[in-house]
Amino acid sequence: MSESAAGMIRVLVVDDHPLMREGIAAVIAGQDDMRLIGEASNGAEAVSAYAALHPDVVLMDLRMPGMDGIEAIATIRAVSPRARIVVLTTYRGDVQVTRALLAGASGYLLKSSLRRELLDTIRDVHAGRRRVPAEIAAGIAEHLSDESLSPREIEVLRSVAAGNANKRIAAELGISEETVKAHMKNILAKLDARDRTHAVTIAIRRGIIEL
Amino acid sequence: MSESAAGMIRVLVVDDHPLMREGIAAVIAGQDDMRLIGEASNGAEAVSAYAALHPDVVLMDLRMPGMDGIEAIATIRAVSPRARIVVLTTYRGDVQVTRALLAGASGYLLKSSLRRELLDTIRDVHAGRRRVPAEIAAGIAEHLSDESLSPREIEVLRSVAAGNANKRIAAELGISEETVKAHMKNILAKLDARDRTHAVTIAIRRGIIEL
DNA sequence: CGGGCGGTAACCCTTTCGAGGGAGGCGGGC
DNA sequence: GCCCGCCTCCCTCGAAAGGGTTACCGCCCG
Repeated sequence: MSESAAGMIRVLVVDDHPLMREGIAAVIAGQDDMRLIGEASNGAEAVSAYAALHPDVVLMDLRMPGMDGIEAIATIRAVSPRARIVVLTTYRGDVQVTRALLAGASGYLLKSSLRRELLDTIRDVHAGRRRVPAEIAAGIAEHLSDESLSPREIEVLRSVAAGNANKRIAAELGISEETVKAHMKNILAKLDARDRTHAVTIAIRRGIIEL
Repeated sequence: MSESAAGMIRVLVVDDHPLMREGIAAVIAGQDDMRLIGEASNGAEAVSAYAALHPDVVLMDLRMPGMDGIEAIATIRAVSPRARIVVLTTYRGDVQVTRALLAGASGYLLKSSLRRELLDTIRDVHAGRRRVPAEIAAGIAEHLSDESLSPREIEVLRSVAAGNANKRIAAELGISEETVKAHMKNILAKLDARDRTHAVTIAIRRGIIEL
């Protein structure tokens, strides 16, 4: 086990699923130009692991308990703007991916990817190329234009998803019911939803709110 | 690489994520009492792989494109009632798990499980023990009693999730709006939901309807 | 500095929900 | 046979939802 051989791509993997980490580790272990130097199972661990190890490439899952991937990416990039981070996600068409790329991720990878794609992406990103499939890039442009809800609207929608009536949401947020209705109107228009229930299912599908 | 050594637990892994399969393969490869003899990436492949290989234990993901895990479990068990199948799932508290166990699965494993738990479960199930965590068993009893929706109610709820009003649902299903309302009343009562939106989020969380 | 956007709020009006009831047919289980 | 769950349908009625419109404030960006 040589300590940091020259030319080796040093990889840090961050995922809350041990078996997934194991799979990635196994794939990387079979390559002679890269090496897994660390693992983390949530955002906070990822940040400190990055600080301690300074890996060449980070593979980062988005949905994790505690600090999530987006926050971790933003934190890492704030300290080390040159950090190369590849986003790992289960769902195709997740707006979280958009946020991750805006937060500074250089690549994107579905968890359903093949071994080959994983390796290619690691090498490409390490070489300084951004690796974002065309389908995703298109999705980003689309979502950024008209489908982004304001923070307040997201708050309202989250409360709607919890089964709260406008009156109750108004009390919760300390605003009038009329204002909640105004927000709802905007939400329905932005998401092109038929009613509040539809808005919630669309938002969940897009990753705007969690379940 | 010895061909079917005596006492070896022969394992088939079914999952649509190649990296997850890789992880499981890596974990099993490190054990001297078990061996991975095959992989499949969906239900249909799982059924034919089972028929061809007759593994001792099957690790089966539930959410897969094409034929899903539940169907595959039922099909395999219909032909080979002694098949030992362990369900792999990402989500805690998924009613799909209940269905899988009813379809004949012997064990249940979260994808966030540790290597140790994976191995213990494979060995236990191979030894003929059922491996269902107490939390899950309790959840099953709970869900089976009062929270199971009738087929018609699920149809209605699915349409509600798509953003349809009662009138439209009535037209879709060829029944009167009054009947849709009656179904909604039952749904709200069974799921203990505050309104239709809440009912939908609860049902998604429980795996009663998909997104 | 004007215009756009987010957040707040109010009005009117129609439609839809959902909580009460009740009620009949139909199937399976005790 | 009887009861129970499922599916169907009916009535009433108050409360919510949501469409339309208008308006003010603060902020940032061009």
